[in-house]
Amino acid sequence: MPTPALPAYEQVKAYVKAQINSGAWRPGDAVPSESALQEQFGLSRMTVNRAIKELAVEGLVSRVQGSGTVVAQLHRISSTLALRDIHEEILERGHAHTSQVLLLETVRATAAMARVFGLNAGARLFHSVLVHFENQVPIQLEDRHVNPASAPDYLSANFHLTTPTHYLLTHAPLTEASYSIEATLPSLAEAKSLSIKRTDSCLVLTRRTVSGQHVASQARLVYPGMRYSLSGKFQL
Amino acid sequence: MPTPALPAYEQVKAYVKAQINSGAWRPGDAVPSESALQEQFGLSRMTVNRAIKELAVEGLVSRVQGSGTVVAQLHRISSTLALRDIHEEILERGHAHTSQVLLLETVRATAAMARVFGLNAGARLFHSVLVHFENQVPIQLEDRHVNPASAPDYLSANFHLTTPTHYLLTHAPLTEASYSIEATLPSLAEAKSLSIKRTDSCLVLTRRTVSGQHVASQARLVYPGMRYSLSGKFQL
DNA sequence: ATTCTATAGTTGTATATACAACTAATACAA
DNA sequence: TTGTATTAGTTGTATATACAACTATAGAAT
Repeated sequence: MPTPALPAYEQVKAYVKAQINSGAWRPGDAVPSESALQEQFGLSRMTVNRAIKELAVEGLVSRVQGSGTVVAQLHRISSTLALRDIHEEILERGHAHTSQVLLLETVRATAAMARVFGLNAGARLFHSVLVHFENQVPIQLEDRHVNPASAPDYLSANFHLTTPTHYLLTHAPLTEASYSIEATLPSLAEAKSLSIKRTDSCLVLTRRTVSGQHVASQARLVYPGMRYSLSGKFQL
Repeated sequence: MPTPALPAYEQVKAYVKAQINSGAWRPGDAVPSESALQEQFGLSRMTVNRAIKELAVEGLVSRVQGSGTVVAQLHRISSTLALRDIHEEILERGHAHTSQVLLLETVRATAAMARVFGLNAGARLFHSVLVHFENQVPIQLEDRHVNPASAPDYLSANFHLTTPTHYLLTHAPLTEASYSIEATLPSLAEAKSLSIKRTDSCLVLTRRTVSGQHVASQARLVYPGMRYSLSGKFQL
């Protein structure tokens, strides 16, 4: 059985992609108008519109109402970087995930931490520190502060059965998240928990999540550099 | 003048987002069918379809033909990480960009490098090493190998006027790119070029680009950890 | 020269309709 | 109990049409 024919709008997308891909249409060049493509392919305008609109969403072309469509400047290639629950990520690799709770406590916010959460210095915060293992090898240190307003029962969660990430996602609906990635050497305690040397570089991913009006949580995730890498892909 | 009314499809999107945002609809819950929303809002099905389809593209809901639409599991939220030309990135921060060419030569591919490019060991490759400065501070070491088949005139480019990234984007239309990010300590030569200590961790971004059938280029981009971080944001 | 105005061309939104493709449940038959 | 059609309900694709919103240009008026 042959491959079923592509939907018409996919054929239009493929055509435009091929032109860009081959270099025939260069960044900045005009893409034929919807009515031109409509004639060329013998389709309705709505179908052509769908095709080009999707290409615009994908970032391959850029459109201006009233003016037209041009091939996008591709020098700001963006790729999606998935930030996932460590538990699922490890399971998907077919490995075993376990974790160890090092700390689970209530603390008073430092001035810096209070600023992050939009609270007063000295406000109560929950604090947890866990180490996550992939096949018995420590792969992530998770140092997290949680806003009690967003997850009042955080301290009584059973982190042998669930991860803090998962607990928060199910108990505090997510509205916004931001992260930054940098490279540093671990602190003495971090190196010890991850069973690495203090001179082994680590990827540090700092993630902040917002739920409703509150900053719900800030996590500092430390990965041993030699055991972990983030990767992604962009495809035209 | 009041804010102009949102398009109808945006109102539907906002409604669904609000339900998810407030926690009223939890991950896995069913989203009303298109015909139900059509009645509820008094719109045509195509308009409702557009709204929900866009939410699916954004990853907030997931749809199965014949079955229905459910609120997506949000623990695999992915954020876009933009990998941009260092030149533009620095200019956008309002700073001055300069660069220094350390090497620009033809080399014979090692076995590992040949595998990357899908060539035979010993094949000719172009090799360039540059240091990029932001306001006279070294911020990126760029060690790049280029496939002569994709950019035969690479060696005669003037990298005082353009960056290798920009040169390749304009001379070898891009079809695919992949990258990985890790943390390591710099080599002696890298530390020297970046004016950092060998014990200062670095973010290493390895990026490979494909143009047409060929692997066009592989770049190893080394950033001093204390001077650079990648960041991104996700918003519901 | 400058400014205004009309216009053709483009993309954006919305509707009504139709059929295709798929899923899950139901009813029925073996 | 098991397997097989049928069917209602859902999303996917495609069309024809209409008007709104916006842009750039050409021409007219000043």
